[in-house]
Amino acid sequence: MVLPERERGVCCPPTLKARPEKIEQTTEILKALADPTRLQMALSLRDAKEPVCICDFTASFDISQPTVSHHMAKLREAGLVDVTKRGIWSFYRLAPDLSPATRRILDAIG
Amino acid sequence: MVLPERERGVCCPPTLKARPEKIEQTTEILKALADPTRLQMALSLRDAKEPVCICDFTASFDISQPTVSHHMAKLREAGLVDVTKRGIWSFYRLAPDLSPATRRILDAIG
DNA sequence: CGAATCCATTGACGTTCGTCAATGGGTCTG
DNA sequence: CAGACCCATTGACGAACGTCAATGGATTCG
Repeated sequence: MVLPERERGVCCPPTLKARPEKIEQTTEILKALADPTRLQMALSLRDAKEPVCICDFTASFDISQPTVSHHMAKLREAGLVDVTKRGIWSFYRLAPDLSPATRRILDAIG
Repeated sequence: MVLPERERGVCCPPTLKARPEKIEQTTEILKALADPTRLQMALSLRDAKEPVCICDFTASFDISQPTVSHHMAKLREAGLVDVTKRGIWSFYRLAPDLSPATRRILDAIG
């Protein structure tokens, strides 16, 4: 490892490559995924062949039904997921129009 | 989109593919990256040829020096980053022993 | 219609987070 | 040694988060 030479009182200019707007967008995606329950939900939907009913998640996880609903809402607000209702059921799937950047992150996990 | 048939009062079994332990680890990485400042820091270090001095980040971001230090400590606690001190300076780099899974996530961003 | 099922929303509570000002330890220079 | 510089830690504060109980809307079955 080669450490750069430094001079006291002189710090290097910013050189931030990524646009702030892009950083903010990516952060939103990461925040949505940075919870064990939501991460498992997102990965389940990523790998599912068909849309998945909320009731199955409610049965799978050890948390209350409102909390499951709350987490799924967060994934929806982040644009990761969308809903289709049929009768009394709500079916979720990965959003079909995910940006390539978001898709790349999802595919990099697990 | 094909919605599955359902029967009232019957929910499907868990079928959670990922090990809970793995989910927890991944969540820690995502939490560490799920902040604009830390994400920018991590990406800067990922793309840097040499270790980067903290003072450069302090000069780049619009936050106080203790806050910069605090964020870098979070990246360190997550195992994403390590420090080398020389004189009055602290140089950070991406941890050289990052797991392939973590590396894949980092490379998928930006 | 009445009961049961599914699910989202609301309100509340404790915890974690991001931020700063203040402080102190280390290191170098004059 | 005295002062300047770099940086981590501490303590404090408001904001956001994860969780649940309670509620209510919507739909279906008997």
